[in-house]
Amino acid sequence: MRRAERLNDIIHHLRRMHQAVTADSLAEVFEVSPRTIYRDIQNLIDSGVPINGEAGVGYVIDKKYHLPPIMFDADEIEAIALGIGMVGNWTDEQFAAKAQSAFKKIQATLPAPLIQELHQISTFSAPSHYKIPWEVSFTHVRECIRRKNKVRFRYLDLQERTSERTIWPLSLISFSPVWLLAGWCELRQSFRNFRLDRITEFVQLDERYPNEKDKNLAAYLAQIDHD
Amino acid sequence: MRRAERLNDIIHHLRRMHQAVTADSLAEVFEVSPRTIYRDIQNLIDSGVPINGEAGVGYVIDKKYHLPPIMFDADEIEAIALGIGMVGNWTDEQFAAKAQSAFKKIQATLPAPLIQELHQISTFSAPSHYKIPWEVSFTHVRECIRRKNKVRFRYLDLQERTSERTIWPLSLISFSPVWLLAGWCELRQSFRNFRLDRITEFVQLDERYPNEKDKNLAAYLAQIDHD
DNA sequence: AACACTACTGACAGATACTGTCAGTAGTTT
DNA sequence: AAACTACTGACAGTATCTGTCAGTAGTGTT
Repeated sequence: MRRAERLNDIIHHLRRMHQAVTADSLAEVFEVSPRTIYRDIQNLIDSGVPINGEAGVGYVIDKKYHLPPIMFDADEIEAIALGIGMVGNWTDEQFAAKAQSAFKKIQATLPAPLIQELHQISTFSAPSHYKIPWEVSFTHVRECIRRKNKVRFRYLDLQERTSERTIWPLSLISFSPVWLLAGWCELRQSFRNFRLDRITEFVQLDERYPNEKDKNLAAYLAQIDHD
Repeated sequence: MRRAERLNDIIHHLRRMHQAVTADSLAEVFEVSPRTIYRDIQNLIDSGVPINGEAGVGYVIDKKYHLPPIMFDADEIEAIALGIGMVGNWTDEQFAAKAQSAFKKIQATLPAPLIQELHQISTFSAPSHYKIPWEVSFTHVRECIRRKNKVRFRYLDLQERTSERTIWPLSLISFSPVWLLAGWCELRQSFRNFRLDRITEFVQLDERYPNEKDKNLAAYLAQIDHD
């Protein structure tokens, strides 16, 4: 029991403090070695606790990072649950897990009277037979977008011609039953969409792409809006 | 880390169940032996969590007890947003509005840095051309389910034969690109699914249907699970 | 620029907390 | 009365936790 309790107490301890707290002082308080504190902090961070460590200073926890109870009505809960279910059925395992953990947090914030609404839910999403499987890792593509890495892949277009593309990946768009990867195409010098299920040999390049005003996500979305 | 997480999860698990939960079922969920569950529960009680165990029944937690979960991370927000978008594209205007208002409530709880992340979101749902339009009011059907009103409608089956059905509506299931209305069919005396886009002359009857153990949503879901 | 302080990591070995199994008691529901 | 279920104790194996040590790197102070 020592461990589990200590992790909790560390959070509370940090929250009480207004100034940074060093690992050494935590070690003294909890009567363990600093090494153990470092491990504890790492574990807390891994499970999402917003603790910030700075060498020469100590640890600070961000106090706004707790979800307050949220009042939803029955329909809103149902809408969220349905959305989570759809994400689960239409993305990959890792993203589905993220959706699930988000939903768990929402459930945990529900005030007591709303909990029973969870059992009244009658709108679901089923895995569809029409879902077209893809080969690329959905999560990997998302990471490239987030990190602004250029990517290269082989693409089989609707005329069954293959080509090699280097893209600045901007967005993933669910266009049921397929996913589109939208990006700036270096070859064509314009925005292009690629069906995820027609992409092979996807490679993340080391090079990052710059944020150019007419080649970023905002510009892409503006163009779609225009059409 | 397994322990600390499990203790937390047990609390959440108990909280979202309205009936008592046995140690054996918890053991199955968390993939540990019942003995471990007994120890876990004891520890939780020792640290002040209001869990009540009754022999022959199981565990119940006081729903008023709740520990605030930590804030969403960027991926979780993205997953929720995507889900909300999908609901918007695949249901009707009124339900889409509910999804939006739910999302607004969530947004209102986000601290500043996470609101930044909202603008970084790169995963979207677009309205699909493959969506098959239906004639019935999605929201109306949901209301009938919620209120347990029997409903009557004309159905055009896949062999293009029409029939008049009286149904105890139980659930709406997104089976992209169509929606299925699942219910207990009085005519066939069994569960049946009906494609929303093949239903016409939908009428809500005044009569409510009773909650019979082998004809309710739980029974229907159990049957699906079984197949 | 040097120094003190601090976060952070890896390796390793010893300690200990956790876990499953088994056997048994007692309370609750059907 | 039978079937469940909570709960406890003992024990042995093991997974996890912990401290020590040695080292790197970032931050603030002098």
